[in-house]
Parts: sequence; C-alpha cells; structure tokens
Amino acid sequence: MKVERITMKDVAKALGLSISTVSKALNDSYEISAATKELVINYVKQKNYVPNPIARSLKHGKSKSIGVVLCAVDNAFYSQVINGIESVAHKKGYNIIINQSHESYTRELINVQHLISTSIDGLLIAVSTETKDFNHLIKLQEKGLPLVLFDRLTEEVKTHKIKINNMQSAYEGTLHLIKNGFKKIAHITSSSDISISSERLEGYKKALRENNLVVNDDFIKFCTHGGMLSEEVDVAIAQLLELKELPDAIFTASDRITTQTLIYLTKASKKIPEDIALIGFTNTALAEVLNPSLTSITQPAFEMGQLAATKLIELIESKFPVYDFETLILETELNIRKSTVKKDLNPKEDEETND
Amino acid sequence: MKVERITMKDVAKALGLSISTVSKALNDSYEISAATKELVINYVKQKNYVPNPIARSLKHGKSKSIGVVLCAVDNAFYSQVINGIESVAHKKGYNIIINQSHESYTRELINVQHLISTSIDGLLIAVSTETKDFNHLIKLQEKGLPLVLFDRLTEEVKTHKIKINNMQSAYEGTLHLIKNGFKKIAHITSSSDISISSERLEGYKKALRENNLVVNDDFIKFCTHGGMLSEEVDVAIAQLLELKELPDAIFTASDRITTQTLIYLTKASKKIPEDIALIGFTNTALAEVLNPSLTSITQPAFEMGQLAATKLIELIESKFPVYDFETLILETELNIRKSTVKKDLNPKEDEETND
DNA sequence: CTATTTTACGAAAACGATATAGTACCAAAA
DNA sequence: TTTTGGTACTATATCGTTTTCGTAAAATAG
Repeated sequence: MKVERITMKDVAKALGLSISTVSKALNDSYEISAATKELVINYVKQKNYVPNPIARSLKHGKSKSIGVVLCAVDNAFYSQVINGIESVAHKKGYNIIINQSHESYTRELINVQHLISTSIDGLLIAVSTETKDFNHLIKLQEKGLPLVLFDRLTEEVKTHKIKINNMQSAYEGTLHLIKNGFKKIAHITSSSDISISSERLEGYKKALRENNLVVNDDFIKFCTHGGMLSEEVDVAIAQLLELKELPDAIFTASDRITTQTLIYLTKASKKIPEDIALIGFTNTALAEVLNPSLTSITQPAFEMGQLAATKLIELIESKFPVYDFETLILETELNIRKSTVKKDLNPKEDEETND
Repeated sequence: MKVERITMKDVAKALGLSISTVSKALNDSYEISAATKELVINYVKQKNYVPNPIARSLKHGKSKSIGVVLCAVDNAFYSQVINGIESVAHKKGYNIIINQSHESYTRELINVQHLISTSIDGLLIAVSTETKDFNHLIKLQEKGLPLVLFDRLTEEVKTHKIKINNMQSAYEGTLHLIKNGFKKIAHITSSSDISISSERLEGYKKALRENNLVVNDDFIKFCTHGGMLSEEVDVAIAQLLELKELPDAIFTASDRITTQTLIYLTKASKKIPEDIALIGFTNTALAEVLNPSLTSITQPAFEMGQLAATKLIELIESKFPVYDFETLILETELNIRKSTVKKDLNPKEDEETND
C-alpha cells in the first residue's frame, strides 16, 4: 500500500510550464510573473499538492527533526520535559522523534545509532542510568551533530547542558527532614554513575554533616536501573527495614523510586511519617492527594524541555561552529506536605484539611 | 552548523570504484565479487559511513516513520500507549513522531497537516475531544495514507481501529457503585462528541436503568477539554456539590478528570467515600497509594499501543490495498479499592492495610 | 579458435525538489 | 540601428541513493 502524491512535475506538465517555473512560483520568486504565480498557486491548491519534504531535506541537508532520547515517557518528569521540548520545537518547525532507553545503555546506543541513521538535525539526550561511557555522544559531536544534554550530564561531552541544582535541592530536602526532627535519614537513589545521583547524594551528605549527623553507608541505597525495575527499589527498602538501627526517614532521588517507595511502605503497613517519613523528587501532579500527601521536590520539567530545545535549535541554526557552551542550572521547588511532618512535632503548622 | 557525512561517492572515489558498485556491494548484490564486497565493507566500516536515509527514502518513497497524534504524553494512559507503540515500531524499524493535540481540534489539524507534509508512512491517532469533523482523516485515507484509530474512534473513517469495551467497562464500574450502596451517582466525562464519552455514558445509564435508578441529567457533567483545563473539572464538581440533592458518588470517565476530581474533593475536605465515593478511569500506577486508595478502571494501554502499531505497519507493508478493516476491542480491569467501599457497609471485606 | 555465456563492473536515469546559469523577447537608451 | 537592460521563463546540475541497462573481460562451449 502506498500513498500517491502529486509532484511538481505533474503540476508543470498540467500547466504547460517547466518544473523550475513551478518551483519558483511556489517559492514566490521575483522572476515569476504575478499571473503565472496565481495560476500555479491556484492549481496547486485545488489539487492539494504538498511538496515532498524528503526531497527538500535531501537538497538542503536538513531534516527539520530532532531526536530525543530519555529513559521513559511514562514518567511524570520526563513527559513534562517532552511537553516543553515540543512547545518550542513545533514553533520552530521541527518534529521530535522520541526514543526510550528504558535505562539501558545498550538500548541507548541502539537509539542514538538509529536516530542518526535516520537523519536528525540534532539530539537531545538524558543518558540512561547505565551509561558510563560517553563515546557514542562524543563521536556524534565530533561529526558535528548538534547535541544538548539535559537532566543527566557529563563533563566528558562539551556542549550545552541543562540541569537542575541537584546538590542544593537535595541539601534542602535533607535539611527539611532534619529540621523536622528526623535524624536517621536513608537515601535511595539511582546508579551512582549518573550526575544527578552523585550530586544529590552530595547534597544529602552535606546536610547531614553540617548538622553533625553521621553519614551511614547502610542508609544509602543505589538502584542501578533508576527504579525501572520496581523490585530493585523493593529490595533496597527491605534492606533498610532490616537494619538493626532503622532509619526514621527516607529521601528518594527520582520520580520512579519515590512512588515505588511509597507503594512499598504502604503495602508494608508503615505509617508515614510516624514510622518513617518520606520525601522525594517527583513531578507527579498527585503528590497532594497521596496517602499521606507527599513532601516532594519538584523540578521545572517543562522549562527544562523548553530550554534544551531552544539551545539545540540555536546550535542547529547557527551559521558558525559553536565552541562556547553553557550549562544552565534551574531551581527546584520544595513542597512540604504531610509525609515529613509529624503531627506532635509541629502542632500549629498542621492545621490542614483531610485527615 | 552542519554535520558532514561521508557519502557513497567518497567511498567510490577512494576505492577507485563506481558508485553503483559500492551501492551493490553494500547491498550484497550477486553482481559483485566477494573480494570487492569485502573491500568496500571494510572501508565503509573503518570510515564509519552511514547511508543517508533521506536519499533512500526519496528513492523508495518510504520514510520508515509513523506519526502519532494524541492529546498529551503527560498522561498515564497515553504514555503507556506510546510505550506499546514504540515497542513494536522499533522492532520493525520505524521511528515514531509524536504530536500532541492538547485536546484542540485546531492543533490536531495542524499536527496532521505537518505530519503528512513531513512524510510519514502511516498515522496513529486518538482524536481530540473537540474533533467533530473527521474530514482531515478521511482525506488522508483517500490519498492512501495508512491510518489506524485508537481509543477514540469514529464510524466516519473506515480503517483499523482499536478501542476498549467502553460501554461494558462503564457499566461494570457503575454497577460496582450501586452494589456498594450508592444510589445517587454522578458522572463526569469529556466532550459528548467523542466515542469513549458517549459509550461510557451509555454504560453508566444502562447500569442505572437496570437497577431502577433514575438518570438525572444534573448528575452528568461534560468537560469539553477532557480535563486538560483543571478549571472545567472544578466547575463541574462545584456544580454537583451545589445541587439540592447531592450525589453520593462520582464516576469519572478519564484519567485527567479522575485525578483532578480527587484533588478537588480533597481540597474541599470531602471524606471519600463517606461524603462521596469516587471511581474513575485511570491508568496511574499510584491508584493504590492515593488518599483514599482509588477504585479504578484500568485500560490495557500498552497492549492498545502494540496492537495499533501492529495493525498500522500491517497496512503500510501490505502489497495490496486493504479494504477489510477490523475494530479490535480490549477489556479493562476494575480494581476495587477504598474510595468506593464504605467501611460500615462491608465490614468483612475491609480488612486491609493502612488506615 | 571462434561463438556463447558468465562474471563483474560502470554509466546513467530515476526519486522530487532547489538553485544556478542561460536565453528568448521586448523596450528603452545611445 | 546597435546596445543595454529588464522580464519571464527554461535547461540543467545537484542532493545521495537505487536500479536498470549496457558492456568489457574471462570462462566455457562447440
């Protein structure tokens, strides 16, 4: 089954003109008389001729599409990022081609390979949790493919990057727990290899240290697959709950881990925050109506997508090679809710709805 | 900034061969000697030459990419559908180009227009809530563009379609409420124009009628934007809560409406299910940990995506025009949780965790 | 040792557009 | 009358492939 299209050739033949004339008429060239232009345009409209973008791309060496690689669209944070990307890409006439790595390095490689073999004008990527080797990206860049990293960065690739202030966000989140009386704070994060994890871990440690709390390695759990496998989160929490010295709070470092932790604790009949408090990075719109409402660190996902796309298109459309790269840092928002506030501790602050 | 690629011409020149020979060697043609093939393949590997897919597409008239149009990726159900689509599309070597309509007919038109002007081999679409006129799709199909509708269907377009059993699902959901003692059941749904809404409404009405409950039009609220605007949901609920005769349960017909309803009721300090029960269509993974845990109707989103993509690729790759179209109907799952079960009503059934 | 068939390759025409370089035609200037 | 110049168009090369057709040279047959 194939869709038959009418081409310039057909138009030219039908009107007794040359192909060049038709092309120029459609491109509103000064070389073509008003009469001819009208003739062509009318005919084309009537037959609803659409120029073949592939032929155009071949001629121009541009495909007007940008590739997006991230772990999963099925994730509040990343789907909001996509929204942001789309909002600027479409405005500038670019399509976005989305590929999911599912936090697998192998799939990331395949995706990137496939995307470039598919002729994208540029690539937006948040690497997988498994990615330690960035050669696939470095090579791309050496070839001159415009590239922007977002969320998960690396020093190894020199290009524009967009991130949030991970250290500070994690620091503030942890500090919030400490201020609310929690002293034995566990941290569940993704693979230690990716920037967001290590930076958030740093922030967590910094807050502990500054408050004279020991950093207990038993309290720090890594989920290599970034929570894509709920089991790995379950195992991490199970281990935490088996310690002689139980943590009194958990700070989770990513969307999937946060929600999976809440699900686990609920199933395990843990009272939050009485038995154990929970604060986490998440962009779900449902934080307010979770049980209990969840103290969350929210990222400006839409904005991140917008900036990433803007920067990428800037690179794509730049007439000259760009060597001067920026790393943009966005701020998060700490939304304090019930999962971290013990009722007896803050009696006045807790005059809210629904309990 | 532009990425420089090595072409067959370069390879040919470097090896002292003709372009045709290189092409044939790479395509493993019988016309080329083993020695030459090896020579070419080695060189190409070393220089990592990648064939230009645009030139290929131009030659073959196929772009190996399929367009996807839906209201928003930032939505549990649709993001899972995308996962399903991707899983089969990539296996078959197709890219997916995702466009969001944001429930706007105008944007849907623009998206579809843009996609076909971008040379997709086929289109997967769940129309927007605003879409009443399907001429844009009918025209596409007349041109021979393979098309598969999913989730939101219409009789007007003759092609493969994938849906869930909306009537039955809504019927069972409503029945569940009735069995649990609710008699004044409100229904908040999307625009009455789209299939899922009208079918779900039918199921709701059927359940009421079969149980000798009156269908009260004041209890039925439409959200033209499918909940994309949270205000319209808020207004709908506010109106329900202002009725002299208050509903004792709400049945919501889509993901966004469901979650927004929960948020509203929570803010309004309504006790669920004591003041008002809630059951809704939603695919969020968080239903279990919402406050209260939410009785939900879950759709096989991933499977829907897979089927839609499979059917579309079948059309694309069919050698002959297809006239024999199918409508596949998938079943949903009713997950009974606390938002619809009054404690005093079912004292034995309610021995669960966390309250 | 010529005639025929294979084998292995090259030339060239597509695919559908754009862009450069002509070229008729007619009018105004020299 | 010749020159210049503008207008309005056409021819053609090009983008990077694939594919059809043609043809040398080598292999086989007669």
